[in-house]
Amino acid sequence: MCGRYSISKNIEEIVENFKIEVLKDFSAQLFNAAPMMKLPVITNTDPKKLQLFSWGLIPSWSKDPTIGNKMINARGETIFEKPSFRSCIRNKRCLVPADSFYEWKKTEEKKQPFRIKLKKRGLFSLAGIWDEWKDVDGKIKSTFSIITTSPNNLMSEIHDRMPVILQKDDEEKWLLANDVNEISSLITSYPAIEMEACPISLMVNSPRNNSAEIHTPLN
DNA sequence: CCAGACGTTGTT
DNA sequence: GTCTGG
DNA sequence: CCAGACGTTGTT
DNA sequence: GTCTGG
Repeated sequence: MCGRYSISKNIEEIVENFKIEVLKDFSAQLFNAAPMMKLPVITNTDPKKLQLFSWGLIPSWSKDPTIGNKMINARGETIFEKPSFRSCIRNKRCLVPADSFYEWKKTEEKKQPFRIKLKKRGLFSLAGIWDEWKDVDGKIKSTFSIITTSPNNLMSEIHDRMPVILQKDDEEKWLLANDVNEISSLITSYPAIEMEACPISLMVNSPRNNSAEIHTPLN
């Protein structure tokens, strides 16, 4: 599962990497991006802009917006079948910029958080879907969810799920694809050989902690 | 036909 | 909105 | 994901 | 235990 990640590069790096417009109201470094927070995404409908959407997908038809608390991930294996996701996966996909994500290895004795990043890419995209929900006053709430899949050899040591990470060349395809087979082919486990995992302190546990110190390797 | 659900992960 | 279950 | 709350009435 | 909030 992916329930926490970081997007801590400065805005100039993000703009350069994704070839997008500067978004003036986003400059924060997020070492501890958590569900319900407004986080930067790049949508298929507006691929030249960085927008801030809330993490936790609320389907457009939903009467109870708290459903978003549970929709932080979407299983890649069944995403075309689920009522909450099927329209999104066809028409509303997004890139979720990140520079690492966190998973907790749980044993009987303890929960050990790990930070996972890519060896050669500072910034990468998690595959996402998004939707827009209108409240009773007609106010639009834009939300997103991160797609998960089975773990690769590195991740299976820590956890039984991992987020879908897109190859650089696949980012544009993820936004533009309109063929189900093409979309499906992008929902894969990123190669373990290109990733590294490192234990970090329990500081990451509290979403209130948001400092560079979170990335410090243990020991 | 209408009513009701619509999700994931982890833990038991 | 759309699908499943009754 | 983890942390933290989890309740009402009446009074200021 | 379970839900909400970050």
